[in-house]
Amino acid sequence: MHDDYIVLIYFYKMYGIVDCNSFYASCERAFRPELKGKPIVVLSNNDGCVIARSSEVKQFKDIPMGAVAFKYQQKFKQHGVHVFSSNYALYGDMSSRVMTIVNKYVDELEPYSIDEAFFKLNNKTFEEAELIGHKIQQEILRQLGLPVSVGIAKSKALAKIANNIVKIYPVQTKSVYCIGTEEQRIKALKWTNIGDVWGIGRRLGKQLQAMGIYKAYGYTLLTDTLVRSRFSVVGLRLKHDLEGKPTICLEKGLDEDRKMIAVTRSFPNVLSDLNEIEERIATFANSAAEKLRKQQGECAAAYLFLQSNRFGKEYVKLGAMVPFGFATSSSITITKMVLQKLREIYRNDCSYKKGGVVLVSITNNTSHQTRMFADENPKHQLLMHTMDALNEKLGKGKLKLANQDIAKTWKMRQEHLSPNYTTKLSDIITVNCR
DNA sequence: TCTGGGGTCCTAGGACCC
DNA sequence: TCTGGGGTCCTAGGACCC
Repeated sequence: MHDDYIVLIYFYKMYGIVDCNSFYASCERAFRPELKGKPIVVLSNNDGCVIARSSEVKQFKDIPMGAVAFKYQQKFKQHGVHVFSSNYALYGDMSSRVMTIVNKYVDELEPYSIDEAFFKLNNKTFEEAELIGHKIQQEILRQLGLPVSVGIAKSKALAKIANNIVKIYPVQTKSVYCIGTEEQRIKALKWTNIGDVWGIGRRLGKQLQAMGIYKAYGYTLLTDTLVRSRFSVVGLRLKHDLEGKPTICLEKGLDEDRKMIAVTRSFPNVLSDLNEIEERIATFANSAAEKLRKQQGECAAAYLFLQSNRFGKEYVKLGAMVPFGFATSSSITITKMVLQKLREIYRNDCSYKKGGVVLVSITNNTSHQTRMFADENPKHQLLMHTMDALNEKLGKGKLKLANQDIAKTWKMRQEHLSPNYTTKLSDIITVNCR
């Protein structure tokens, strides 16, 4: 007999996720170093409710996510919380910088939301993967000042769980955790509450608990047939993913063309005057059409809606589909059709708190169908092109349609807005090196 | 005075067709 | 009692995500 050893090294395709901790709050802090260790919240549009909390705020336990700002003024004061209005120009720019860094280290990237991205690593050992995770984490912290958590495993759903483990044990994991072995997988699944599994929301969580399943592990013990029949193919894919058989694939992510484009807003005050509402809806329609043209799209219909205050006595919801009869991307056509429908459904016996325009039936304009009866002036395309180019050059909203808010009377409530440190020349920070 | 916004996918069921 | 069968396309609504 020879004394030969066979050394087995496993190379896997691995999935990971990078998730920025308290992203909006961290972006604000990145440019205000004196806020290190201080509690921060970021508010939604119109300074309505809390949509991001720094870890310090989470520890207070008495300012929940979604807390209505005006009801929590006292609590903010009591804890010395620093309050910010949301600054999407800043967060969007920081997000793309994060994506750029992650992309340097991985084989495939799927930006999943503004503050997180899935990635794939081909033919790596778990040790190598973990090392890459640390490099990503360290570079983002050093270059952007943003703390992130990295989870790595054999599937997306498991990577999400690894990420949750980092969130709970940031120090022990040094911000990166890898579910590598089968023992680690089972331990992690037994630790994870069923409702915390990616893809199991409130409804399904309740159903599963009623079946006596409280942990992710219990879900993986159900039979495929049962899962398929009760939770559809979506539930089945999730089960396989949790078993370590990667089933939920990486997608192209945010770069992909939207299948639906929505622009909806709550109004700072209720509106009941048709003229005012027309102006709002026209602005929404125009901005949706702008997004549509950005992705070289056309749409054949829109959905229009108006809602009264949903916390009021009588909650009124009006809505209607607006079929165009052909595909278009012209702001003029879309706005005209939507406003026409608005006048049909508008009721003057109530006041509205929120409205929106959703573009649907979106196709790519390369496959444009020539139509028998042209309902649109062919000059629109050229005009839109020019309008977009000018707005790009001069700044957003410089050129508007005549039915939009020319006098700029309408304004979002943003009492705690931070400067656009990274996207506006006049807001760039000056550093005194003396 | 005040309560966010924007997406995806799947299924069931109806309309319609041969 | 019972009414053909099989297919496609579309839409509304429900579930989920951040």
